[in-house]
Amino acid sequence: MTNSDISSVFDHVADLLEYQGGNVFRVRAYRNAAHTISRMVESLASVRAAPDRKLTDIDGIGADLAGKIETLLDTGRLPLLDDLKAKIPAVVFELMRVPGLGPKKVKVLVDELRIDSLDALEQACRDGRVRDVKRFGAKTEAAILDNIAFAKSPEHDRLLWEEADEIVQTVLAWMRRCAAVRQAEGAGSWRRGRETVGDIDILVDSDDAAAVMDHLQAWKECGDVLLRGDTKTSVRGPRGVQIDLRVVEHDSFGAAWQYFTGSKDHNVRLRSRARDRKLTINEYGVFPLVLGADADAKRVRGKKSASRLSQAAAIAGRTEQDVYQAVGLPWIPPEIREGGDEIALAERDELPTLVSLDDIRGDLHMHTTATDGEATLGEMVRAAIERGLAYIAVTDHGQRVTMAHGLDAKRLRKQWGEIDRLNDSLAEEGRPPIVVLKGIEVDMLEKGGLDLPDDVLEEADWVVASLHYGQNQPRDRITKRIIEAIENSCVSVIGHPTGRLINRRPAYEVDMEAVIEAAAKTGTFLEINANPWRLDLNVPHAAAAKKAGVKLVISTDAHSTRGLDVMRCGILQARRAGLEKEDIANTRSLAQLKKLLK
DNA sequence: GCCGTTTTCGGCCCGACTGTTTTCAGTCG
Repeated sequence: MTNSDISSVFDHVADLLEYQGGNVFRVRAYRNAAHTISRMVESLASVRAAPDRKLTDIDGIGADLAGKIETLLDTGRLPLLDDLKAKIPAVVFELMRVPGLGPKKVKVLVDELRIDSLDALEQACRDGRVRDVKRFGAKTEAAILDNIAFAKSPEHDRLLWEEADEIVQTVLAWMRRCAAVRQAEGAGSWRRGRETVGDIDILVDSDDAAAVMDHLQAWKECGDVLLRGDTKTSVRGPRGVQIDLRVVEHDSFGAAWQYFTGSKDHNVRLRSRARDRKLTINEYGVFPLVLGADADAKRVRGKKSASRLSQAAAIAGRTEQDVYQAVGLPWIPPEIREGGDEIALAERDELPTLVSLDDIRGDLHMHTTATDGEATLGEMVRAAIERGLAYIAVTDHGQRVTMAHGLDAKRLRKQWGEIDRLNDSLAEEGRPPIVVLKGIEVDMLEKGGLDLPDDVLEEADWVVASLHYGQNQPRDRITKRIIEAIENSCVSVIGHPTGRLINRRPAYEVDMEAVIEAAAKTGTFLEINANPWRLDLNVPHAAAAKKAGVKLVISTDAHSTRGLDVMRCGILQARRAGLEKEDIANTRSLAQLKKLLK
């Protein structure tokens, strides 16, 4: 079993225990373990096999869970999960995906109304049977009906980061036009640069929350108001996305931004650390933990006085830096606030200096009208110069990609002739603004080998090898095709190494550990394809590649001049993987890049 | 179920909002 198999077993157990109403901390232990395992670079099997290490060395894995991991590795099954599954109907997971329905409410619906499908729930709502269940009512029934309809609509996929970014920028610009707004910032998974964004979180600094919330509702793109309280409101925005707006006062802005950015796991760990230091963190600030304060807080829960009372004694809150500093840490970049090892790294002052867009000097994967690009060679070069790049590689498709009118040797050499002339003319007046590399994106063929012969590829400055066909082949075949390309001395980099398309197509079956090992051994680069649909390598793979000493390249795979702008998406992906400038080959000057080539 | 420069037992992050309640449970992030 792989780490991700074991992680999903633990997640599943957590779901089932939660449904049963089991100990919440036991549920959390399973969830923590699942989360930790899913982020691990090393396989659990190899940790177990290593003579000097134990499974219990892993944070959040104790004797019990270590035993369960061993059972899973040995047998592929977990008796606990089998038992739970036998007791709990499968429909509960479908029902729990309806917003507003958690384990407790689903349990009541299943037990009292014998609901056995989403359709049955919908019918029960229409029949007015749900409102008669204890602690349900007409409003809850109507909300369930609305949410079922919403969940069924095809548009309800999480947005790609880039799509979310467009909405975030628009809504921030609108909110900043409000006179009552001192500051407005985006938070949540958008700020953490996640591949996809579920809903959009906006934080505002203001003394007049009502005016700020009114302003959001006056936005022309604002749809239904889902909820509205004194300081918080949720509305539907463009494309049906939920926008959560939270308003706080000036002195709490940093604490609220930290809290609202998450992730949940990061915040749990940070707040746990605060407790160890006799402090407590909430979205209003950092406060001394007073004996008996918990009981007091519970008594006044739901009343606004709770936050006001504690606010008087805040020792931090205005900026995020203050909040982290109050618990003895440097500021942690949002992209790595995922509840992994970032707090431990921060404590040891070993946080990576994450790569940034300004570090990028070249773009090594793009297409032109010679194959399936929208812009000509000249237009792409001009666009690259405008973006301040020092070099690019033009990498149109090889001949196997017939759909894109892929290049055979003759047409490729013709393009390279154009590139030579272009470079010459750019060099005529002293220092050229950009150098254009003669490249190609060759295909790794179904039967093995590449779609252009080595004697042609040897003339190229830069060769991207990608796999577009035969994606359904078994794992060992695909792995072999890729490793064969890696071992070819002409191949510079493997393009979009796993082939996944977010929300559309899973990765093909490939042994990435073997691919990374081969890349490390031969000095072949691996690509982080910055296309927002791809972001391939993913974060765990990119982190594993770094750990193995593989150099990575962030490339746009642009098919138009505008396509060059997705570099920032690739940067976010690299940052989330903890990558630094030195890990990325195209942060080098061209001369240094050439030295790195095998 | 995990964990320990106060602890091997007794804690475990924290608060807003809603709906259905006469005081709070459930859900969400």
